[in-house]
Amino acid sequence: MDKHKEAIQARMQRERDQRIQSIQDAARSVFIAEGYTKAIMDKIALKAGITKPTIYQYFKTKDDLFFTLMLPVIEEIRIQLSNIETKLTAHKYRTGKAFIRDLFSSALQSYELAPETFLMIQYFQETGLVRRFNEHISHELNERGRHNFIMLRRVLKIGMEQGLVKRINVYVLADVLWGLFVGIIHLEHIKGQGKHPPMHLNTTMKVAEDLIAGILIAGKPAKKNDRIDVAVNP
Amino acid sequence: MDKHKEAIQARMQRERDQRIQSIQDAARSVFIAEGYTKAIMDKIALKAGITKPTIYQYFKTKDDLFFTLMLPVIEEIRIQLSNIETKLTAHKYRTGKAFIRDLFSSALQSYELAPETFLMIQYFQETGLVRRFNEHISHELNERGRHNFIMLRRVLKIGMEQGLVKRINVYVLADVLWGLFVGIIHLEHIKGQGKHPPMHLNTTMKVAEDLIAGILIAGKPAKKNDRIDVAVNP
DNA sequence: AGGAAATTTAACCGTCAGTTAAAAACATTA
DNA sequence: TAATGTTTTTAACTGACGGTTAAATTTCCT
Repeated sequence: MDKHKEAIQARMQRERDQRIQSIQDAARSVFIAEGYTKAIMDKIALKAGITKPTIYQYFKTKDDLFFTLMLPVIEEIRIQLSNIETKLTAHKYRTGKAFIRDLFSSALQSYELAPETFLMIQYFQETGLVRRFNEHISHELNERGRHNFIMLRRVLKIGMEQGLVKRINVYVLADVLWGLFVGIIHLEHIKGQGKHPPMHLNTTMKVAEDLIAGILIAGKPAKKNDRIDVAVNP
Repeated sequence: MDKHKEAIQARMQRERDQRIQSIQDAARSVFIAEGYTKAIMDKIALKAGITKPTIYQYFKTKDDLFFTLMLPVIEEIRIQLSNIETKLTAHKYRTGKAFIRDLFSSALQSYELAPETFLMIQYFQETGLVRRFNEHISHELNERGRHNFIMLRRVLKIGMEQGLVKRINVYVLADVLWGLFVGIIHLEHIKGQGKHPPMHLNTTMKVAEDLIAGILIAGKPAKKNDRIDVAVNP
């Protein structure tokens, strides 16, 4: 009669997952509506149709609950980059333009998976000007962020080796690209006053993409920064 | 005997200003050291050598105190842009490169005036994911931010009209430039783990500057985005 | 029906922003 | 120097909120 027990266990697990899911859904909507500090745990519980102590049965702290909302976004970035890397190693890109377009569109896709959460990650990765997460959570965040960064650099390096884009110091280029991308998203988000999607995000991002493409593809003579594999950034 | 009274009034005003200054100094250091939420008003008071109620005699709320720390930074940005505009109208720029270099260096200077505060502004201008300021404060922030943006666009437009840089939609270009700048600063700040200045900020920013210069100056044929005066962004 | 698990209820603790009222310190004027 | 007015301190309080606890209640399984 193991079958029976297993079935019950499975159902219980399903229910637990559902509850976690409903708490996260409620939390996300309250965080977005109220901001982190004004997102009151009792309100999240109310919205999830349960009581506060129940939340604390599934999540250790408010920070912890918040953290679980950020993970899927970081994971999405990883997946998107991984897809590009796969295409690269299969020599699917015939032009640098296509390569760069994929970089930008994959970044946009990560953002669109959960726009507000995407933005939150940027804040909360910061040195702690706003809040300090507990050690474990900020470590986890940093690790995953670092991992994605390494991946982006690897992808850029392969693109260079395949002659898709010009050879530039990958460490710096990765920073510039990511900075440009996140910076524009933030800006359009502010100016869009919370509307989704921000009105001019795509237009602006397209221009940025063209700029980067223009620089990375046009055959301007190599300059002093056009080195690769120089360990400048950590 | 008005003189006497006036002198006394002046001294009292000086003392009041000094006290405000010392509160702000204490607040800044505690905000930077602890983060906004963990910056406790009693601690700020202690550091300023006074007691909490005294702070509340000079500042209405914690938000208000924080807000006064951001103002000088926003003002610095305005001044820097205003300087560039002056140089432009006096036809002091002979090359686009010099113009762009000034844009970047003035932005960097605004950052360096008070790095942490500069970063805070970006967070707190956001839609309120982290905190919601009261109506008055967020309105004030938005107004001043908008004003600086208009100024940046005007500066860019003049630069285009003088043939220093290529003609591109100024609304979009301003977004890209500012996004790029702030994005890189944030990124290097995160990676620099709070060290000042962030190790690679200047290197990365120099590359960004070269990228932008390359695109805005090199004589690539005009493309569909190369319009000016098209009211795309607010 | 009996029993184990999770949930609710309802209260509580600690911390912190912000307030209050009275005492103390200080400066001003006469 | 005494009286007066202003500012600061003291010390306690309020109210909101994160987080906890323990007992009562529900739910679901056997």
